[in-house]
Amino acid sequence: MKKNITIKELSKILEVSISTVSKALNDSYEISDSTKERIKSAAKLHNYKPNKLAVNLKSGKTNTIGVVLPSIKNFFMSRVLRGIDSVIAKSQYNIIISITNESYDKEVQSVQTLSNGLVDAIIIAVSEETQIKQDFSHLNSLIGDIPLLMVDRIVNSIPCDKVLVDDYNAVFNAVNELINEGRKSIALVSSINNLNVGKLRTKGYKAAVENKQDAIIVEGSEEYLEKELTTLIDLNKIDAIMALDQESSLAAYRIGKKKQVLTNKKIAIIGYASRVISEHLTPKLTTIDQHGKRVGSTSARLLLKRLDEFDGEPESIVVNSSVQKRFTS
Amino acid sequence: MKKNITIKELSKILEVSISTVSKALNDSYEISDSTKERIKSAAKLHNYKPNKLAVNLKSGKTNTIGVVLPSIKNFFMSRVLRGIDSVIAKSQYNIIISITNESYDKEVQSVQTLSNGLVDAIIIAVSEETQIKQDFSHLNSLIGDIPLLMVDRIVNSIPCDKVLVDDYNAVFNAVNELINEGRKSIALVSSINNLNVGKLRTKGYKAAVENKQDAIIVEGSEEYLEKELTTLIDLNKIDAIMALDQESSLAAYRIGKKKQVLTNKKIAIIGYASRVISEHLTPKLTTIDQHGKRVGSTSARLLLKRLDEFDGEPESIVVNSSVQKRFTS
DNA sequence: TTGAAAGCGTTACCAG
DNA sequence: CTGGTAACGCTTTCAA
Repeated sequence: MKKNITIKELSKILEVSISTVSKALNDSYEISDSTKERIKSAAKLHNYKPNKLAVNLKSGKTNTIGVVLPSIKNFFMSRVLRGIDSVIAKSQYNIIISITNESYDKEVQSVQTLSNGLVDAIIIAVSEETQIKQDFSHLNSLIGDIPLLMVDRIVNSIPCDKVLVDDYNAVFNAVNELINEGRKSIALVSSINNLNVGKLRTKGYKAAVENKQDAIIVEGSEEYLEKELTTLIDLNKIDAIMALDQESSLAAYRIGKKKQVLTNKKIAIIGYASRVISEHLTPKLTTIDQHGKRVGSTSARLLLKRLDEFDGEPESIVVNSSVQKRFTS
Repeated sequence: MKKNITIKELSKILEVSISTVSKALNDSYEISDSTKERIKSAAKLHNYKPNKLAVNLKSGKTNTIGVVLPSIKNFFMSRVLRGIDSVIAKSQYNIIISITNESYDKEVQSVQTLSNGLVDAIIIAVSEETQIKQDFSHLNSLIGDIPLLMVDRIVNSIPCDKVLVDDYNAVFNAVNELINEGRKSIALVSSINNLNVGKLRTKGYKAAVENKQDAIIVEGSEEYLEKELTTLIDLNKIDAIMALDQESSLAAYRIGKKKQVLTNKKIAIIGYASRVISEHLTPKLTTIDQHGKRVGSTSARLLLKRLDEFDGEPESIVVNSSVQKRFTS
């Protein structure tokens, strides 16, 4: 494991002082062109690379932003990541990503590791476990220390910048569209009732159906959803489904297809699913598009602004969703 | 931006020496229980957290592994990442991820940033641009410095550990399956002819059809593929399609569906696509399963071993793919 | 134009 | 049991 060469070693080889080497490599005006030349070529020869750790420690800056996400198989999160990346890439900053797999412990550990000098700021979407546990001390302790921005999976009590999706309205509007099209018994299916976003979307559903129909709520595992939906359809209890996440959307779709109630529009479905999937299904699935990439880029821009001027009131920005009408509604 | 409190500041507050504080916090046997107590509670009170930068600089170790990937919307890469994560998570190491978006510049920059002290080792799948450009100096300069492991997107000339997918055989076998089922005119479609994996898969195809049929190769953009395939089908030139990547697989599928040659098995398709997508298509798409997660976990295990003993010959491990038979073949 | 020395936040050796 | 000091690799001020 040959160690990288250091400034000190270079200075010994070249028989100049450490500071001269450092200055030469940083193109300081204090150093003559000839020695600059000499030092730089020696540096190249020995494949010198500045030790980031030392540079960052010295400067107190890292020029990197930590992004802590619960999952990347979640298509929305991966869109958000792309959005973040697209704007950060154009700035002076780098990003490093940490995936928590929806685990509280992993999240705490990630945040700790990153925040203690490794990054200048953090963008986080909290994990499912964290939301259930409701323990946010690892995040609270960041406040006033480095900029923190929460995206999508928000914790209201933490005073920091936030970029969120209008989950309530998104579903409220979608369900209203169904109602306007004449649907009278709209079932809600969800496998994310643990998540705040799930709860918000459910509220949107409830508000939309209020005084118009009974709320029909089916929450649980994939198998449970399938079983319940089968019964509901068999008994002619529903004529539309609002699904809150990809898993439940696909479950609903699967059952609808099996029961042959999709192409004849006996049952309408609006769900959440990635574009690729929704488009390649036959018939195509109508979905709520959350504009993940825009959510990400908005977050990044807000954070960059915050890094410029650390003080000032935290901001919250809402990115609107929209119904992407395809076949199933 | 209130800075984190340091050992030095703690030592001043408590009126003990810096070294005493450091030792107490590290539970050294040299420190009395009472002072340990005193120091630790003060540390907790002031929310002391060791500065990773300093610790790592001092120890020359970071306990983190850098993972450089070209993309995460690529479903295979995201499976690989999960595999890596699943085994690293159980070790003493953390991972930080950097996404290059298939860009050479971004890759060079990521590797530079990470390798100069930020990580103990790197796992990389090189970007498309890098493979085209054939400039690997940023990787070569790592050799002998920190352990490097290449996964899937391999560069043969670099002497390092490698975990690869048997692209050649995977397609060779898949095409042979088609032949054995009686298919006589199998077209190859690909939108990844730039990538080495693409070239390998193409070789597998060529070897399989050799002396049995003419090679029918369709490479290019999505639109081009669609146009060509339409013609080929219209003219009755083909009875099967081997598609080398998700984009071309879905393009082929789309055309096959439009021409109504799928359900009646007039045309067979074997492609590459994520499980979720393949399963939800109707009819379901037969694919080559590359066992991405296993590729990832194998990589991580090999790297961990390498970190244990840095010396020793580089190893190459091949992870076999298998045909996941569904409907379209 | 060059060099010595202090300091970023730690740890570890050696004295006391 | 406690403290001083050097060192990790670098930048920067101040002298020369």
